[in-house]
Amino acid sequence: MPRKTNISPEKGDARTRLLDAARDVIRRKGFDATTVDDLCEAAGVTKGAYFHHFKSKEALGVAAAETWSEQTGALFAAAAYQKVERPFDRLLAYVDLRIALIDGDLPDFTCLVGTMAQVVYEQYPAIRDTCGESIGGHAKTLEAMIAEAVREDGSGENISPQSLALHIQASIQGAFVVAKAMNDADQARDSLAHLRRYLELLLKPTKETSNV
Amino acid sequence: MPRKTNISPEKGDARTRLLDAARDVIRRKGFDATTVDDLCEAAGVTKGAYFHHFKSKEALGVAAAETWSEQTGALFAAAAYQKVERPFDRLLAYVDLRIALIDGDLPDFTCLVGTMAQVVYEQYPAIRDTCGESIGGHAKTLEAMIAEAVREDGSGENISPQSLALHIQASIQGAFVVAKAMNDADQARDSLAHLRRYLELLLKPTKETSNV
DNA sequence: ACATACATACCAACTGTATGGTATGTATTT
DNA sequence: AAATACATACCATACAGTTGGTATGTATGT
Repeated sequence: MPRKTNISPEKGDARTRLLDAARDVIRRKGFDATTVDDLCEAAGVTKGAYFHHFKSKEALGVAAAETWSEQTGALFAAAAYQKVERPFDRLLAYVDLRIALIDGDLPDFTCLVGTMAQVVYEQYPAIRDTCGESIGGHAKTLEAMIAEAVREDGSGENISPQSLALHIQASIQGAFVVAKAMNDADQARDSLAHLRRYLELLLKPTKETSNV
Repeated sequence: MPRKTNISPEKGDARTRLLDAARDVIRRKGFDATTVDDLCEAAGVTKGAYFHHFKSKEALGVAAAETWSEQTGALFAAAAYQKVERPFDRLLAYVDLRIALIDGDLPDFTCLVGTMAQVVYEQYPAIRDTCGESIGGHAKTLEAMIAEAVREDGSGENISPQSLALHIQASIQGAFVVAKAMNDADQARDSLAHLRRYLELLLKPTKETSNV
């Protein structure tokens, strides 16, 4: 059925279900091993519905990465760490959230766009770029917080907030890769604990109160 | 072994050439998107030769990961950083080597087993395990060095050498993922600079001379 | 010394199936 | 009427793997 009170750009039901299926199946099998039929079956729709909503497999990959950005973006925007007042503590709370999110089956908490980025790199530049924007965009939400934490910090180290934000993302992605290779989620938690310590060592305010 | 009198150059070892091709092509396209025909073409052999040496595509994946371990193992075993006497400096020299190895085209310096681990996780457990052993085995070569560096360090922090060694590997893998997503090798170098700083902050010896 | 037997390394052509994608239809909403 | 949202049936191709072969080397018995 077409949209009832359709004002929003949100299309019908099949599209959403296909994107949900894409998020889940691609994280398990990877983009290349995930077939259109896999997605249709997981979403409970026919191929006709699939190609009505996505003109190709690549288009679905792009849409899945975009949806991932929106969903994770909403999750982090609404998360409790955002309300921690001190920037340094807020940053640590962010890492703590990332650690807490490591729960359950590996493919259920790993990053869709990180998983895709590796293999679409040369084959599907459009998907790769969307993955890059997803990671880069998320990193950007940390930059202001990092900049404040750097300013608050006693040491005069000149740390690039952008660089550190991306390093945090890289550490998280790497933790997922190693966890998958070792088939052990604890490995990811362990690795992020090191990331947390790095931030502490790097940015822990020397003076207790340091408001400019 | 027949084929002693090699008329055409490079002929005579289809297996080696297929494994070389696997290393190169899989890093570009990923394991799933790499077809047996791709490998045969890249190696300049026929499918008959392929299936003479590898009973399946999965078997080649395992062999490729094993060969990767051997080749990279030899590279690091022979590298100059091994001769740096002080453990802490040796560890930093290792990271510097990893940074120096980031050169040229992205798929040419990224890690075969890291790339494969993501997608073979559920589909080809044999390949995944070999990838895990490759990363774990390489990490293990750092453990003694880290343990010494920790002992040499002034602070009494109880750092697990195994945990730190794996975090180093995770950071490197993550740097590759983000570099691929952003299509920018500098991103990887930048991220490893943070890893280097973490090791400095964590392990820099407080006393100048500390030979037990 | 040489024939028989077998093993290795490779090749060209083929097969059944899975794949991404298309063509065409119908019901529902606007 | 026109657009949307699906569904059914189908297609050309690409895929991993198979078949059956050749050429060459080696081990052994006589």
